[in-house]
Amino acid sequence: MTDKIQAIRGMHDILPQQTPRWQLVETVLRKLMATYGYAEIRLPIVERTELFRRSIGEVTDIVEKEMYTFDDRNGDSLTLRPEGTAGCVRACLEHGLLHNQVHRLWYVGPMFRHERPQKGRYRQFHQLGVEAYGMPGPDIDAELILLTRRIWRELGISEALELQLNSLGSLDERLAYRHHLVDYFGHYRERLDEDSRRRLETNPLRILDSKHPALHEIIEGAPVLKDFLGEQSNSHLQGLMEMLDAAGICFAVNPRLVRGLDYYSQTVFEWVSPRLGAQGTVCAGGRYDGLVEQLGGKPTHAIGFALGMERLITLLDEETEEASGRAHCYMICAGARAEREGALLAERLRDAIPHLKLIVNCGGGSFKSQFRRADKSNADYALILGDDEVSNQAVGIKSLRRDEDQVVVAQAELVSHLRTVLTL
RNA sequence: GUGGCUAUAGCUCAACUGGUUAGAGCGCUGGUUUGUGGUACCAGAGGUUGUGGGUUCGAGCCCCAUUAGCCACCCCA
Repeated sequence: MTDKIQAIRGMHDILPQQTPRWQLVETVLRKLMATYGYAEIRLPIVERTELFRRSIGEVTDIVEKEMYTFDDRNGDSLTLRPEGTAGCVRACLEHGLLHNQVHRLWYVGPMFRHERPQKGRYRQFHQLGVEAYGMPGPDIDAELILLTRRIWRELGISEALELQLNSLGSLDERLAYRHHLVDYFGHYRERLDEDSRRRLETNPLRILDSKHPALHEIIEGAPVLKDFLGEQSNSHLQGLMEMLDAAGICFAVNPRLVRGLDYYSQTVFEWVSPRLGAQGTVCAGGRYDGLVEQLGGKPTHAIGFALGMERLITLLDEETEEASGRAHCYMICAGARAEREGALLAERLRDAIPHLKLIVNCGGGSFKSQFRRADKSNADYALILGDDEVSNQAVGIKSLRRDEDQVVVAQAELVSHLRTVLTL
């Protein structure tokens, strides 16, 4: 017991009871990505540390204290990816996908951040990432949001999610605003809490988001980003809102919506669920027109979002019944001869009926206990193989779910019989 | 990283203010029926009470440490 090995804190096993939900979500996502013309890209889980430092931002929490970083044997500093966009841009640059081209890409997989675990927040978690390159928007901005809405619809959780929207403006506009904000909050330095004083240096826009009650009044009087947006930024946002209106999407403009990663600009959005407690953001993203250039490419329009799979699946747990992947048949083999012949018969059935889901009893047991297992397996039919059946080259077939008579079928006719009753 | 709550069988939970061999339901295995599941009945297996120390005649219960989970902050998907 003392040397019991357990999973790393914040990294969880996804057990068989949960995997059908994951598969359902993955199937829906895969299908919808294809219908919008997005192509899958598969990326390494480890990248050079430098990539994340340069893209996410040196002073962000992620880079400062949340990355799993280690030295490779040759001395390179590597990092388990804390998010997907940086690696995606790196791959596109490396393979020349961004030379005046348009790309719609997606990926799923684990991300790693060393945070204090909590519901909806894990050290290894999974994201769907969607990225679109080469399009200035706001049409593509709207497309991504429409795509996410369709995901919620398809999964039956539309009611659980609310869309928030904001514009961070261009880099210049945001920098100008940032200066004014630092100025403003600087006057109230004494009244700021410790966190906010720190953020004054690192990410002053974050102060606007503070939940500290004493700051409410100060925040109310703070300069508003919207006033710093130029005509281009304003019309971009305006255009997006018009498209969302036309598509019947409800949203709230949240002037305090600020994304945590440095590379965002212009459109940012977030789908939030009030049911998930403090970690309510299920899906969030925005435009990052400057990042490609920042990583050594030509200036390239880009926008993307990330969707937290665990959070999405938590919502699903509350909304939907479990879809169990039940077997068609459970083969009961009583006696040594039946066990030998049963295994071979099962293989012949699998050859003949590729979609057949068939469980063969292993580990012996009385007829009674084997029937119990057959029932527990949720299979529709029990295939019964005992001494009598083996001697007669036959199989007993009993429905476990419907009130049908048990029949005995010659093994030679078993395939066609099963095809008929199972409609395969 | 900060603060608070929690940890007993595979799961959900009991065990009065510290007092005999830590119980129940579900699940699992076997049986009632030596070839028939689901309902019923009977029996069995399964615990160093998260881990390590301490206090005490005696600790599941009190104290300390540690690990993990939950909640909030922070952060974010």
